[in-house]
Formats: sequence, C-alpha cells, structure tokens
Amino acid sequence: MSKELAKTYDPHGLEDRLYAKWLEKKYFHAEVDESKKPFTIVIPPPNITGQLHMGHALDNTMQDILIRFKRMQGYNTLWQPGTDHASIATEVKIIETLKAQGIDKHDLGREKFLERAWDWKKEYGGRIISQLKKMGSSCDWDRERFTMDEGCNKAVTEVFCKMHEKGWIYKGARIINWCPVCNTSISDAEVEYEEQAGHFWHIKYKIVGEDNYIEFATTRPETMLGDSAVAVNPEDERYKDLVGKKVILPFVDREIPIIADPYVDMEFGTGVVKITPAHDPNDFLVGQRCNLPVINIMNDDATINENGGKFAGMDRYEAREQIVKELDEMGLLVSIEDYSHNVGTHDRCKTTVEPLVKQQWFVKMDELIKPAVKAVKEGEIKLVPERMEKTYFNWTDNIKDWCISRQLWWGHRIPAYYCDECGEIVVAKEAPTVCPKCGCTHLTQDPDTLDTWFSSALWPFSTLGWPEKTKDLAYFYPTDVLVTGYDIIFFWVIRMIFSGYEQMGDKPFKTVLFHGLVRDSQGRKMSKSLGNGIDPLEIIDKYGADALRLTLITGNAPGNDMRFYYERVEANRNFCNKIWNASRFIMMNMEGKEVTSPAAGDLEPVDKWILSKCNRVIKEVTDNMENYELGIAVQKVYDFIWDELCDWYIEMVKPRLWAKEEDAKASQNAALWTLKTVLIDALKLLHPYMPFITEEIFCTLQEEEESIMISKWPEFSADRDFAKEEKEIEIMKEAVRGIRNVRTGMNVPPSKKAAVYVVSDKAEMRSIFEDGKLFFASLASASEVNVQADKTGIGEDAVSVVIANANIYIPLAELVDLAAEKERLLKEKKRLEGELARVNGMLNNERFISKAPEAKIAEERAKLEKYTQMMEQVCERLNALG
RNA sequence: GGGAGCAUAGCUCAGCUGGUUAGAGCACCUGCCUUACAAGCAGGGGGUCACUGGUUCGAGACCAGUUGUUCCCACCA
Repeated sequence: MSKELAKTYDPHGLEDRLYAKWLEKKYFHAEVDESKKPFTIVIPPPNITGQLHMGHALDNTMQDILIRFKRMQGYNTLWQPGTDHASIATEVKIIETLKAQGIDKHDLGREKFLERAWDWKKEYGGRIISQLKKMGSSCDWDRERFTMDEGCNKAVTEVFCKMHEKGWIYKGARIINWCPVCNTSISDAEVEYEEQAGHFWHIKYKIVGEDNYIEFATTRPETMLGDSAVAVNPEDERYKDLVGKKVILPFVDREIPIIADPYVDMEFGTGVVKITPAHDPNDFLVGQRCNLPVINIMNDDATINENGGKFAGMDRYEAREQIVKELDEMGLLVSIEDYSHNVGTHDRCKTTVEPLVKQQWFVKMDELIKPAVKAVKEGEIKLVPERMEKTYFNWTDNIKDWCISRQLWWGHRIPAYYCDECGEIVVAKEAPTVCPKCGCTHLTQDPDTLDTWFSSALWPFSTLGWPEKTKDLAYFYPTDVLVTGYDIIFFWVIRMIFSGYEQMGDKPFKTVLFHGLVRDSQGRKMSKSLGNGIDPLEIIDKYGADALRLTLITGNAPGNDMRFYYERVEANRNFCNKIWNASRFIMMNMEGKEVTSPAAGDLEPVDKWILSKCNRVIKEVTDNMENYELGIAVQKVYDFIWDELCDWYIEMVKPRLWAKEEDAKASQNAALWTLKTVLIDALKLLHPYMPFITEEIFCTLQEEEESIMISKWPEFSADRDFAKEEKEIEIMKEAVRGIRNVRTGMNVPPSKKAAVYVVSDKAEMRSIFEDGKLFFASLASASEVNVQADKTGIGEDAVSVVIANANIYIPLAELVDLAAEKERLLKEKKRLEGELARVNGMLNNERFISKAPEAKIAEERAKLEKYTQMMEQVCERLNALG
C-alpha cells in the first residue's frame, strides 16, 4: 500500500522537509573508507561578502549533479564546502559600512578593524551557505571550511616560508599596479582595461646647448615630472645625431639624456618617447636596460609628491591640466590630438590604476609554472571543453611574477619580520623574539597581507588537512573534478594547479569542467549596477529548486554563456508537474493491488517496448554523464518521460488497467509492474538533476525505501533489450499517428469513434495488430478494429492510411470528402517520390556502394523496399478513387 | 597586435566521434475540459543550418577563406 501524493505539484514545504531529512540521515557526510573508491569535488568557495547569484546556482547545480550521480554509482563521495575571506572585496565592504557610520579605517586601527571583519564573517558567512542548501547542494557540511580558519592559516604560512626558503618568494622593488582608492597594490590579473577617450599631447623639449627641440607625444603629460630620458630607435636616421645629447626637462629643470632603445617604434608618432621609469611598465624596463634613475613623483593617493616641484600636492588630473596649460604658455605644447586608448582600471572599484615602483612580495613564476603546463599538455589534467586549453596556455606562455602583497588588513598577514635595529628580514612560521643578525629584540611584522588567491590556490589540499599528513588527504586527494566559470581560470585554476604540484607533488584535480556566464534575457551580464540580476531564491520560491536546476543545466553546451528566461523555468516547472501527475496516475492504479514480478509470458510487446527504450536511455544517459554532457543527458530523460512514457506507454496501457475481467489480472500486473519499474529507473536518472521531486515520489511509491539518494544507479541490462518488440510498436505508433492525422484533417472530434480496418497480406503484420488491438483501438479512437488479409467488406468510401506493408481503412461515409482524400494521397505520393529519388540516387551511385559501410547500404536498401511498397499502395488507392 | 567563441525555425538555443526527410522550449494556427496532468492532449505551419570554395560515396558537422558579432589576452608612448 502506497501513501498518496498531494493532488498538485507544489515544491513549497517539500524541498525544505526533504533537505532536513537528508541532513539528519547524514547522507552528505563522507568518511575515509578504503573499501570504496572516493569521488571528490572541492567547492569554489563563495565570498563571504556575497549573496547567491545565478552563477553560483549554476556552478553548484553542476557539482551536485556529479556528486549525486557518483554517490548512486557507489563511490564514496565528498563534496568539500567552505567560504572565502575575499580579502579586498570584504575589506572594501567593511570600509563602506564604516564610512556610513562616519568612521575612518585608520582611526579605528588595525585590531578593531579586524574585530569588525570577523563580526562581518559571522554575520554574512553563513548566509550564502544557507542559500546553497536551498539549491539542494549535498555538501558535507560537517567539513565546512574557511580560507582564514586555523588550518588554512597554517597552510598559507607553511607555503610562504617554504617558497621563501627556496627563493621562489622574494621581496623587491618592481613596478606594480597601484590602486590609489583602495590604497593597495594589485596583481596584473586584477587590472581591467577599458577603452577611454583621451588626448595625445604633442610636446617638445629643448636640446641643451642648441636652439633646437625634440618633439614627442604622450597621453599622460603629468608624468613628465618623473622623466629620466627621451628615447629614440637606434635605427632611426632622423635622430641619430641627437642620441647622447641632453634635453632640458621643464619645471624641474633637470637635464636628461636622449638615448637609443629598440623598444621605440619608429613608425609610431614622431618616433620619440619620453621615458618615465617610475610610472610606466615599459619605461621601467627601458630604465633598467639603460641604467636610468627611477624618479617617483606620486604619493599613494595619486597626488604629486615633493619630486614634482611646484605641482606637489596636486591630484594627478589637476596636475595634468596645469602642466599642459603652462607648457602651452612656455611654447612647448605643439598640439593636442583626440585619442582613444586603453586605460587600466582596478576590477573592484574601477579606479584608474597607477603603475608605481614599490617594494612588494612576489612569487617567482618561471619554474613554478612548468609542471602546470606539462600536466595540461600531456592530458594529466583535462579541461572541458578542450578549447579552454588555449586560454590556459596563453596565460602560462606569458607568465610574469605574481605580486602577492597587499596593503590591506583583512587577510593572511605576511610572516616576515623586520629588525628595527639592523633591518634584517626574517621569514618564519613563528614570530622571532631575537634578531638573528644583531641580537636585538625589537622586530616588527610586515604590515601587509597576502592576495586573497594565495590561500584559495591551496584550497584543494588545505581543506583536507595539509600540511598535516592526514588520512583524508591520502584518500581524497587528488580530487576528481573542479567545476568553475572560465572567468577565473587565471585567478584560481592555474594557481591551484601549480600549487598542487609544488606542495603535494600531484595535481589538485583530474578534470576541470567549465561553465559560462548566466546572462539576462537580453544577453547582458547580470550586475548590480544594471539592476538586471535575477535572484535564484526568488525563482526557487516561485517554481522550486528542481525547476531552477533543470533550467540552468539544459539547452546549453559546456563553457558557453547562457541566457536566463522565466519562460524556460516555467516550462521546466511544468515538467515537474508532468512527472508528478504521471506518478500519481501510476500510484492510483496500484492502489489496493500487490504488484509482483510478472511471469516471463505475461509481458506484452508494449511492455517490452518501453522496457527496452528505458534500457537504452539508461545506457546513453550514463555515458553522457560520464563525459560531462549533463545537458544532453537530462534532455534524453526528459524526452523519454514525457514523450514515450507519458504520451505513449501510459495511454497504451490504460485499457488494460481498466479491464474488469478476471482473466485480465496477469496482464494488468505486468503493466503495473512495467510502469513502476520504468518510473523508478527514470526517477533515478533524474535524481541528480531534480533531487527533491524524485525523492518525494520515490519514497511515496515505495515505503520500504529510505531514499533515492542512496539507491543504486540503474544499469543497462541485456535481458531488457527487445529489438523486435521495439520495431513492432513503432509500426503501430506510425499507424496511430496516421489515423489521427487523417481524422484531424477531416475535423472528426475524438468523441466520434469509427471502425478501423487493418489490411495486410503479411501474417506478421496482422499478428502485430491483433496483439495490440486493445490499445490500438483506444489510441486511434476506433469503435472496433478489424485485422484482415484483404479488402473484403470495405467500401470505396473509406479514407485510408498507408504504412509499410499495410493499408488502414476508416469508413467514415458521411465525412469523406473525396476531393480532400485525393489531395492528401497526392501529397503523400509526392513525399514518397522525394524519398525514393533520394534513396535511388544513393543506391545507384557505384561509389556509394563500393565505399559506404555495409550497414548503411543495407539500411538504404530496406528503405527502398519500404517506400516502394508504400508507393504501390498509394497509387492503388488513387486509382480506386479515380 | 594575438587568440577564442558564436552565426541553425519568429525568439532563445541543442545537435556527441560526418550517415534517415535537421530537433527542443517558448511563440503561432486548428481541434479537444478523452476519469494523471489545461502547468494538459491531439494535429499543424515555419529553416537554401551566415557566405564562398574544398575534402568525401555522403557535410549543419571536417578543412581553408570571407563577412558579421561577442569575449579574452597584450597595451604603441
């Protein structure tokens, strides 16, 4: 006896109740178990500043699908969850909050600020986790981690010290990207270039000792205060004589040399470049080559410093305006040209970054990156889709050292200590009490923290206990799949890979499965500033998590962006309703009956047909999922359930279920058993995608089952492969479609039943229709079905449907419009002519016969036979009609 | 400057290693409240698969080029 399902599908209540049950039963929890194979995914830790957005929803749905699939396949699955402290993103948010309260970060002080930050973490860190739960994510919440928890801190310190000792982390004065608003250095990856309208100012400097000038153009005239040379190309004949001479730098009255360097492009502009090593990455390199002084003219807030003479204290843009004005007055401004160029901005705050030379900590990349390149090149790590490899190598081939120090407070503080007396630098896991060089006891820790990605790079092993040699680490590492967006391939994916090889000596994961961005219906990125974001929680509230999950996973290829449509969610909610009602129908019919495994002879051809179809879907879906073709896989289940199971099988079986006769019992049992069996398999295939509804139905249908989550994934079974029955039922479906088509064409309502004659001189055909007479009559709105070898008793006033090897007649005397019937048959004839022309074309082509595979040729020959036969019948009918 | 993606029905997109007459959802048209479901059922219209060449017995799929479009990287001052 089954419990009952509610009358209509309503995700409310159901989802929370089932999630609570799963948590209570500890199904998500994983422990080391050497008897089982592990399957591990580490979550891309969401920022504690964040709320669940569609990107998270997609990312986590994909992970949950893989985890649930593998769990049902019998793997010991671990989905490792956690959150990211998101150093700069969080710090910016807290500063904003403080500002609203009229508090300045520096007035508050470091310690108090960090207290606030931890309060923030407490308040918001849990929010996103509870939102992930709403999605149905089956993470092992007992193992939840945070990038700044004790274990992760230990891992970070360990790596920093190890790498420093090896010489792969160093401190040095390099040109870095500086954000004057956030007041910190940022890495190259954090700079976003944006096209801006600007100007090209043509300026000339006077050559010392001559009444001659040298002209160049610049987009940033204010940096001239820091110029230490003017450069030309060594090959440039125009300026050959000038190289070695000096020019006078206005305002600061410095004499700077004219130098030759191949960096200068002769073709561009005047072929002359002013060199400002302190404020331009390329000029910095020229400066290094030519031993030029580095003159920093800017403060951290992008105002001009004391090196800028009378412009000191001015903002960079104010100084620009003033300098241009004064150059003009001095007659040194030649012209102003409109110019559109790319300007680097900070991805967090969009402020124009200022290249500055500063002491920072860097990770040396050239050696570190090598195993990461090799791994992907040799297929040790697979990227899905494969084309992402190009993006990957594009980065690794142009790798530069990674600036990891940030002038922020929220993050992992750099474990470097400076002796107040002698300046000695000590890098150590524990704060030293005595300077090893001078023996004094006054040491101060480096005030800077690390780039937030430094800790997330260690995530796949720090969460499993590293640097301790834990059992978890030995068992679950390397993890199996990383699921993430292609937008953080440089920030995160590559850094995890090289960190994994360097620290663990092994890859962090075997496969990276990329997804694209979820855009709005117009194809725009969802963003706060546009206000076009769609809140996944609202969708869940309205349509349920299952419908949302299905929407995010279908109709989209891996790595491609997708657009979000409410209509699609609605369509998928309708699919939920469809499954719900089909299940309800099956259960209603099982009511009060004990469904048993049918005897071999009790299964009818239709039963075998759907079992066979289901069997193949199981195989295909499993294969697709193994290949990460998640959308294709679920589409197949969707089609199977809706088209085959609901629209055909259930309809075919209805007359048997309703039969009252005593001798119909065995057939009825066979039908019910088949319905139940197929439904259960379909639910299982669907469960990774739609965990809630499948669980609810599965457990209602079978009270003895605890959960679909821990049930066994269905497998292809050779004894459910019924090729013959599949073919037979497809013939009957074709006949039904033909009859419906004719009836609709003649405006016959379904309520009007008519006799149907199936005429075939083939005994085999007649037997197929005899066997399926009951359901055939029902599907074809037939009052009676007569199967016979010839046309005896059928008048010429019948419409007919031609299928291969059979002619189906429906005498509808009062409705037959002979002209319409003739037209229909002519249309059919035309179609067949087309088919025959195509097939004959192929078969008459000798090259086709000699080169195409046997199977393909046989297939076409069969078609030729079929169409020829149908053509004969159509012509015969046309003749009969005159 | 370098690289990648995309271009298939009115709209949004699938189409895996080349093989029926190219599919889905939504939208549209017609008829149905047929005792699971109108969040449904049945039927229908609608596509020279961007263009040009090539490979092949066979191309939406593979190759080359062209056009349009989006994105990533580089950053010639």
